[in-house]
Amino acid sequence: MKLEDAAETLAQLGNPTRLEVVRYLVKVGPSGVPVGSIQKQLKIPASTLTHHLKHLKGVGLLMQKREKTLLWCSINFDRLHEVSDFLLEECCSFSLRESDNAKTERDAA
Amino acid sequence: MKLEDAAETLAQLGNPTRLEVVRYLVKVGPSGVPVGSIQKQLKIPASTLTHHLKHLKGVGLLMQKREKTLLWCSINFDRLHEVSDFLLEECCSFSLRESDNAKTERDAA
DNA sequence: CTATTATTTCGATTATACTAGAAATATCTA
DNA sequence: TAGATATTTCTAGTATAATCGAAATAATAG
Repeated sequence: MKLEDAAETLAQLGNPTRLEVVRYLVKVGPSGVPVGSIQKQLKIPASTLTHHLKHLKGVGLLMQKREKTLLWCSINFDRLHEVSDFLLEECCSFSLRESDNAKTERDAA
Repeated sequence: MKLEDAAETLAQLGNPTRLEVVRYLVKVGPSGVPVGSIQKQLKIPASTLTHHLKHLKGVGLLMQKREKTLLWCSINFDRLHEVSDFLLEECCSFSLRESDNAKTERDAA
């Protein structure tokens, strides 16, 4: 994952309203929920919600499919993993080996 | 970790310049580097860098300690884990079963 | 004290994001 | 066609963030 993409994705996750939506979608699971359910459940005005869903979709965190009048939304777990992996990319090796020990004798390329 | 805090932290990580700094600090490891080294290495104007470091410190991602004229910066790995954990909080159980994504992730041993 | 290096504050510019009501559109049912 | 429900577009007010040069401060060495 490129740094620019990771930053953009993290930025989208960095809005409280959107993060709440993401958390809800994660909780709901792969089957997803219609837009209106999110709206009622989290009490977000419809136009505001649409706005945020567009953002989430834009960075690939949200998947949508129409079924009659309902637009079903579900989280893209792969994408979520990608971004969290980016954060931990090289840090685990450090945090797992007791920190504060002198040097950086390692370079990952 | 509270949602509000997670969102704020993610928002700070969501800026390309700051994410670059974070990635650099992760690479450098627990011993850290002085502000000036980050500045030269990543070619970020001093005042811009100070601005961003303040943000990172504000959400607890950055630790600093003075030593003579140098201000050493290091990443707070725990904090980084917290936020990535927040993202994956409940999603792993889903992504590992029902959805057709998700390869089994490797473990850092 | 003076010079040197390191970092921060100030100030100004510029750009972008959040929010949500009202109106419009879309999709179905009877 | 009319009527109900679902979602989006339009619009606009408000707020916050990114950037960086120049000047200011801090810490030290000579």
